[in-house]
Amino acid sequence: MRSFLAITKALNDQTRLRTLLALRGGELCLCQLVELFGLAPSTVSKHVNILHEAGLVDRRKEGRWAYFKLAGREAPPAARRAIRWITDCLAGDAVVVGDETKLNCVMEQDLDELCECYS
Amino acid sequence: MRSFLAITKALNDQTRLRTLLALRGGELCLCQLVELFGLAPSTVSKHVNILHEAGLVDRRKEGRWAYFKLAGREAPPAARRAIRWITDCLAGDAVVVGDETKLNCVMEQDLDELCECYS
DNA sequence: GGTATTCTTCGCTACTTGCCGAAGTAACGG
DNA sequence: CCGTTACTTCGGCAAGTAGCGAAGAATACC
Repeated sequence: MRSFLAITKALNDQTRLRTLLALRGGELCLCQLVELFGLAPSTVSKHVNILHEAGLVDRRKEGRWAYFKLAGREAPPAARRAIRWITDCLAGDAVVVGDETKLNCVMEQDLDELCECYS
Repeated sequence: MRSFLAITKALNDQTRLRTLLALRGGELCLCQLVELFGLAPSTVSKHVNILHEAGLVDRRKEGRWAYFKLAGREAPPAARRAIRWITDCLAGDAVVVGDETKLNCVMEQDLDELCECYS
């Protein structure tokens, strides 16, 4: 019950739902999510940490960068079903579609340039 | 997105999850849920109202009693999938199994006797 | 009508959460 | 080393939420 509540808690926030949808296309680094959402890095870091604790997102460190992606096969079934549920239900949502568009622009930028902007 | 967030918000509480699981067996009246959870009637009423607003639970008034049950076929697909997801994942949970046991005792009692206890 | 009963709504309190900026880590580059 | 960069953690503030009891609304029973 506790681990399941961690999942529902993680899903109970628009930014975290948008994060999961944004990660459909593959892994992203924190600064890309910061750019996408226009939030403070500390805020986004907290959000992805909650998603990670719930088992919905895997994290990977490479040098200074932290990459996040949707949980893979080894994730608990409840988490994987949650991911399928929300990606199916929100696939055509206006906010999500807007994020896709903006994410395409963000992905075109070099990581170094991107990160210099917000500090 | 807003209606979907109403669902995830509704799921983000242990009592509401337990309510949904308890309603698997059919509709229940508020005083039965009050007895099951040991919470104040006002608190339980608020919880089922949140579930109802999210489209997860249908309500029915009959005389002085209010009956609640899981949303039926006319419910939005996102809600129905949510119900399937949580009932599948929590079916064997310790808290849920305990609720089942207690609910069996509660169901044996007459509604009139039950309600007199808490007022 | 008048009373009792069931549920809902309304204040209220205590706790949680999202947000930010500041400070702290860890890693690359000179 | 030492500064810069990318991220995380901490402290604080505003907003939201679960809990209760009291009051209100609606229905049944005398």
